[in-house]
Amino acid sequence: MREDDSNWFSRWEEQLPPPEELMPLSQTLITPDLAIAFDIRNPHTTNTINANPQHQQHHQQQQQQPPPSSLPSSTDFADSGELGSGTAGEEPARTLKRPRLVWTPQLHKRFVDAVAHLGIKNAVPKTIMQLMSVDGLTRENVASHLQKYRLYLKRMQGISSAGGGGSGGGSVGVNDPATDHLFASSPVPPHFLHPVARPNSDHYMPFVPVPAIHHQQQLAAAQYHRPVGHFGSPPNGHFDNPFLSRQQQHQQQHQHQQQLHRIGAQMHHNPVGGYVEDMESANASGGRKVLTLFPTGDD
DNA sequence: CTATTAATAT
DNA sequence: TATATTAATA
Repeated sequence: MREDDSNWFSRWEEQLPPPEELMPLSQTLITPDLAIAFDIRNPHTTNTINANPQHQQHHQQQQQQPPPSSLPSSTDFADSGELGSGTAGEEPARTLKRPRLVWTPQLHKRFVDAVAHLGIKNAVPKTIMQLMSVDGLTRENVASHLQKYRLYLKRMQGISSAGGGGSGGGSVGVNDPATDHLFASSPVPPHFLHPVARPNSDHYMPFVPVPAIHHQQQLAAAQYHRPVGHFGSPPNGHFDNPFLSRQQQHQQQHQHQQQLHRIGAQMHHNPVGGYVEDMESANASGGRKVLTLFPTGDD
């Protein structure tokens, strides 16, 4: 149980899910064929289901923004919602509701890491969202989660000075799993718990926006012909894990209809992952469309 | 406009 | 339940 308080960030990188492990909002569990069949956006443009109903503010960068890199940075483009592909989705692309976001432990971990690196001061929904670079995440998603997360921290401050250790069967104790089992799965940086302002430097790591992934394109190729699933070696081994990340999303190609993917969320087995998760019991209403950012998994 | 928060809705 | 949405406020 000896761990330096300065230990948690020594490994934050390692704990971040490698890009290969992340899954874009657009193709969670659908097989590539299915995705294509439904014309669910081409990953060529990493832009994803950002079909924001109405507002979609833009052109307002005050904080750091991901550099356009080598892309022509077309700024933004209003996707002409060209509907017409009958198949079931003919509703006005505006006013579309996206499925509820499921905060998997990994996604939450990215969230926590982002907050940790931003520092409490800068950890506001917009910046967190940007830092997380998770495609499909909206500011409201983060805001909602942040609200709950702050309440969780508050609750915990009063109980114990060291709390976060609950992950995976260590010391569970102070709080009921029923109340917040998600938050307990992720290590909470010490600074969160005490208001000790870090006036001088709040951020530590220079932040590496998702290491690896050197070649910027091949995104599309990767998804159909997945070379091979490395590092996992799942016995079954026929799963693709494309990439994720919003990163450089600007890169328009053709305007196609924006298809929100509704995912039935039928996961069978987790090839490499740790724990298999069963929803269904959580769905009292039966069939609810749920967005799974990336596969559930624990460290 | 964005952030925060409480209340409410699904 | 967990997450979304709304309204009031800063």
